[in-house]
Amino acid sequence: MDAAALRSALLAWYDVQARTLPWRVGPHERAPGVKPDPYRVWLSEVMLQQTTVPHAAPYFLEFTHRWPTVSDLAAAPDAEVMAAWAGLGYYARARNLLACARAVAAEHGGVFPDTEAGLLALPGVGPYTAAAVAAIAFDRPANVVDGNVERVTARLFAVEEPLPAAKPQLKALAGGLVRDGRPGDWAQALMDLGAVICKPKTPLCERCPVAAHCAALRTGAPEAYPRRSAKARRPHRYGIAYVLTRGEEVALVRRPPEGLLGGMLALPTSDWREAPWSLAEALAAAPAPADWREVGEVEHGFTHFTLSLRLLRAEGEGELAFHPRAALQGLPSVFLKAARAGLNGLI
DNA sequence: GAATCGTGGCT
DNA sequence: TAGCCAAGATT
Repeated sequence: MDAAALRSALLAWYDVQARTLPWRVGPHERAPGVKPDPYRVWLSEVMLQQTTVPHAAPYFLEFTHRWPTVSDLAAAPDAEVMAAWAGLGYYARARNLLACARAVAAEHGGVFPDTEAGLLALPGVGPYTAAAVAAIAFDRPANVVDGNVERVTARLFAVEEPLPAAKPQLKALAGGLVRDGRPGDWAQALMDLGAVICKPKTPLCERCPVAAHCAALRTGAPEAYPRRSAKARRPHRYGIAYVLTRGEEVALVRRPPEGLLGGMLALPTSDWREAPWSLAEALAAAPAPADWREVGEVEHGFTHFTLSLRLLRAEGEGELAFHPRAALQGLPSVFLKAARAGLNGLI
């Protein structure tokens, strides 16, 4: 492995092919020494955890418009931030985002730590995000390893060990390519390469700037890397969601602060269990006595199970908090989907 | 190490 | 259609 030639080829490609993204310094402002705002780097990295660029981008624009600095975000009410995050998923990120912003504001004078170790101590900032912010915002030669870097590295070195067991080996191999020069560009070049060229299913090796250095390409089946262990099948669960309206308003509940969809505004629901619910059971579990009618069902896939949610609707009162329909925009997608279906009276 | 934790686009 | 997958962190 000629690390110097590989680095030179990839950085040259990045200089020309870098994607223009909302959290990056614009192409006309790019120059040695010009670094992006750490707040924007951190915010983008948290939003991008397990999330695609097209999905995260509009949220980034909305957040930076509403809360231009980390201190602005730290001062925002929980409910506003959680509602603004709705639809982005992995809601622990939003809770940790606020905790982190408040820690930076209260304990660091509104200034992000400029070392990997300092960043790693913040809520919601793990090994990847600490390394990414240190490299991109603070020019630290950190080893930034995400799913892209794992895939690119597994292919460059034709690593036979399957994921996730291969993670330490891949991280060590990736670390062997990090240098003091242009650490932020290096990290982003690897990730851009993974996203645009070295794609999971169909790598575009004929357009790859480092094909000459790729051991997986020489095997004839680069798409077979990284190897992966077989995954467990997702179980199915069943639940009831209750759409209780009072005129133009809808009853909503705040979910407990931990666990699935924690801290988010939601429709009242039954438990989600492995056996389907009978109508009698569904009525017995209702959050308020009312003339409940079954009006539909929605399917929703979570990371580790799929959910069938039967929809019961009624008009009436109850010891519940009623919200205008506009508040539905602040619900997680599963409940927005269920509420729309229930209110439209599908079936 | 293994589980938990969302969503939407792609194949 | 039904998985597969994405700039992971936390417990």
